[in-house]
Amino acid sequence: MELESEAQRQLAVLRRGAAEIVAEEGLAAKIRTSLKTGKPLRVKLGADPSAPDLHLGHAVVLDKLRQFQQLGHQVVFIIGDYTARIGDPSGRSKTRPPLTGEQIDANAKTYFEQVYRILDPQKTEVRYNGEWLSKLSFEEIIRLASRFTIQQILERDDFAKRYHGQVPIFFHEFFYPLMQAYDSVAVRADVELGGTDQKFNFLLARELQEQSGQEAQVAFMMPILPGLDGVQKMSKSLGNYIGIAENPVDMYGKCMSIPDGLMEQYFTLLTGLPETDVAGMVHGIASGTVHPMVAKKRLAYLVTERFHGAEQAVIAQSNFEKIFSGRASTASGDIAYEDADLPAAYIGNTDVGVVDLLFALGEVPSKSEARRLIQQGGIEVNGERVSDIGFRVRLDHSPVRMRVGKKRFLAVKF
RNA sequence: GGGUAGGUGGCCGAGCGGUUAAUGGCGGCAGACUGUAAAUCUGUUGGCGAUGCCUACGGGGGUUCGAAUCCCUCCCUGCCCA
Repeated sequence: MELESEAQRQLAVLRRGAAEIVAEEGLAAKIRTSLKTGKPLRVKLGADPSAPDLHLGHAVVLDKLRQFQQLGHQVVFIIGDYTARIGDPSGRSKTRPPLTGEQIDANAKTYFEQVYRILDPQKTEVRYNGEWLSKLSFEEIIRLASRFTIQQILERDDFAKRYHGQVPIFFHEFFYPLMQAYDSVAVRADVELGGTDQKFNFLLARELQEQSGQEAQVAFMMPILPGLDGVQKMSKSLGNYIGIAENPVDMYGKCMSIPDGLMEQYFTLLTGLPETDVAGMVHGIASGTVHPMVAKKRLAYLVTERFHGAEQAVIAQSNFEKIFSGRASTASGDIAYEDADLPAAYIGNTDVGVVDLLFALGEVPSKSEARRLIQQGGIEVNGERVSDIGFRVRLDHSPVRMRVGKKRFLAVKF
């Protein structure tokens, strides 16, 4: 019947790229019910409001949410203002001070500016989990905790590792999964979406929901996108990320710097390229008929195009080619520079020390770092490599073009 | 409550009274090579008004010409016992 074929269609769309779905049968059943009743599924995503910069790792999950929306379902976006006080256990375990209302609002604003580049605001319900978590009494919290055993909680990979590695696990960390599970109950989630690292939390929510008389949510896990280093997951704190709000030139460049081994994953998770094409490309690289760089350029182009449009992507690509394939230096004016203003303190001077300038521009964290960079040949001014830490940049012609390290190009204007 | 082992730079981990801003590894950064990949090699990796000065080895105090290293005290963690 046609309801069944629609259900199968939805499942097929959703399965693409997914790492694991628990339980897939449950998802199928929920979709059928939804189709029958006309009630959209409630698809939950939890977000930490303390780090408002979204990157491609987030995009992987958001894309999947977007697909749910396109299939007519409802996204429930939870801002973890309350859980943020604990922080998802990751070994570092300090309770964080609660964010103020203004901080949360400010973060949420920048957050959603980015989220809505991917999600449809019309089909997104936004909730703060402080709404219900802050109202729980001590007694209710104890009841909640009494539903699970320490052994169950210790099953969580991260806890198990730390326990056996004799690394401290603080008691309050146990509450994080509990709180997250409670969120699912509070919003009556049908599906919860996230990375595979969320599996434990998702499964706990399933139990709690059933104990609370609800149908268990489907735990929908997407693969964790590795960062630029190719080893650790993409994250802001590790500095190995590509921000979705990043400018096209950097976005393109960063894509070019990923290890070759990551290309397949990036293609499947970040571009809409059909899986057969991706497979063909991988095969081509392995057999030597496709140069990895060519494939990577295509990846960089597609990612950049997706967030900035074709025009910008073309510019970013040709800029890249000029700089790196064409070995451009700061002598040339037709490549993309990042605009910077001459720091006010030097306006009107005839010259300024490179070290001071680099520091004042915020390009280096300290002047010592600037000196090191110069001594190692990492600084170029107007096409000339600077070798003397006492070098003075003449301010006779705006802009002064500088290269800091291999990748940063600046046009300092005055 | 008792016993015991610990807390060192982004991480791991040496040092256990004096060239120790602190061996080494990882990570980071820069250069060479190159495809802004990988591998490899080299250099570098607290700060500053810089042949010197300041800050640093959980916090505070003390001994000493001199302490990360000794003493006191406080805080924190692992493990064993209760």
